[in-house]
Parts: sequence; C-alpha cells; structure tokens
Amino acid sequence: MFKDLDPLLHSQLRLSIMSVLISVETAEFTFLLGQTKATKGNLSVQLNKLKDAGYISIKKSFRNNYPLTTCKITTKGIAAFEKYVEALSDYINKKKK
Amino acid sequence: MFKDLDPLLHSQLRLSIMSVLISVETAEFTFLLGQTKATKGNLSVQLNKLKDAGYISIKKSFRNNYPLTTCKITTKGIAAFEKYVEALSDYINKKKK
DNA sequence: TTATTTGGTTTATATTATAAACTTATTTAG
DNA sequence: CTAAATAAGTTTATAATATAAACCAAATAA
Repeated sequence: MFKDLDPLLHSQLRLSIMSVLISVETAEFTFLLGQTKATKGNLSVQLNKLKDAGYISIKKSFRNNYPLTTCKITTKGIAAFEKYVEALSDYINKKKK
Repeated sequence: MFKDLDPLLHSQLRLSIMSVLISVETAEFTFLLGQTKATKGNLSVQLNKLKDAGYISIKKSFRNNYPLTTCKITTKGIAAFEKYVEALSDYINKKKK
C-alpha cells in the first residue's frame, strides 16, 4: 500500500536542497544557504550525505581567494527525487485505491 | 521560500496513518496495523503522538472480550494534513517562483 | 596587528523513529 | 484443569537523525 519514502530525501533540509538543485544548473554553497535558511553546519553535512548517496556532485574551487563549493544534481539524484515525489503522492492523494 | 513541514506529519508512519484516516470514517488499531505494516509498538506510540497533538481521537472499548482501539481523524487533524500537503508542494512542484 | 568576515567543517547534543520486550487477558490443546 | 499459544496493546531501550554550536583557515578591514 505505502511505498517506502527514500529516507535520504525525506528530510526537510535535504528535500529543500534537492528542490532547488532540480530547477537550476548548479548552485553555490552560499546560494543554498540563502534559499534554505539552514545553518552552515547543517547545510554542510546534508550536502555531503547527498553526495555520498550519489544524488549530487560537489566541486570545490576558489573564487577571489575564497573557497567556492558548487553543487549539481546528478542523473541518479533526479531519478531518486522523481521516485520520491511519486511515492509521496500515495500518501497525500488519498485516492481510494 | 520553503514553508515549514509540520514535523508531526513529516514522519513516514504518522503520514501513513493520517493518510488512511483521512479517507475513512474510523479505523481500528489492527486495521491500521495491516495498512501501514508497522509494528504494534511503533503504531501505538505514533497514534498517541497524533492524539496528543489533537490530530486524531482514540476510543478504547472492548469487543468479544478483547480490547478495541478505534481512531478517528479530527477537524484539526484534517486541517493540519491539508496544510502539510500544501507546504510539501512547494518542495516537490519545483515550479519557478 | 588584532579584529572581523568569509566560507566552510567537525563535533556534540537533543530529538525521533523504531523495534524489542513486556503486560494483561483470552482462547485452545493436551 | 493447566500449560501453551494468541490477541491487543503499552513501555522501554536503542539506534539513527537532524540540528546547531564550536571550531578552523584564510582574507580583509580597522
């Protein structure tokens, strides 16, 4: 009846992150910080979890001498997100099945 | 940008429970057990959390000498569920806003 | 030259979800 | 009749999570 909700995506912050990344080519750490209103620490750990899962890729470089962290959703991440959304609809579209 | 997701509803099992209750007049403990595939212990604690939040009401009685726990979603619960669904759509309908 | 800011990461804590173990009563089997 | 199994839950212990506080290194400003 209820499909499992990918626990990696079923987290407020990680879902926000993915939601931003899915509609954008790439996003910088500071941009995500502003969009999600998360703390830096929290954002940092959640980005790494998404990376470890292969849902996003993270590129580290420098710009104007400052560290620059750039994130991009992967094909796998897109698929997982879409699957999550579909599973969720079983929960929220209480259609009689 | 992102509305907060009611943490009481943002839980796989509690969401399953509410999803069932929203489409049904009342539901017995054992019925919910079957629908959600949860363990009895887990179901018991999550039902009580929903009750404490005023999202459901729980009636305890007996049938054929056995305890009978009957659950029903409240008006408050319906409102909370609908609000949750609406907030979620900001996350999953990645429409450019 | 020390204080502040930028752009993060690591670690500690508090909360949660979950299942294991327990309880109370009932029915069934020997 | 009594021991074992089943029903219907609840309580408690554990493991996993999310989150923020504290930390760090480099750059800039005072």
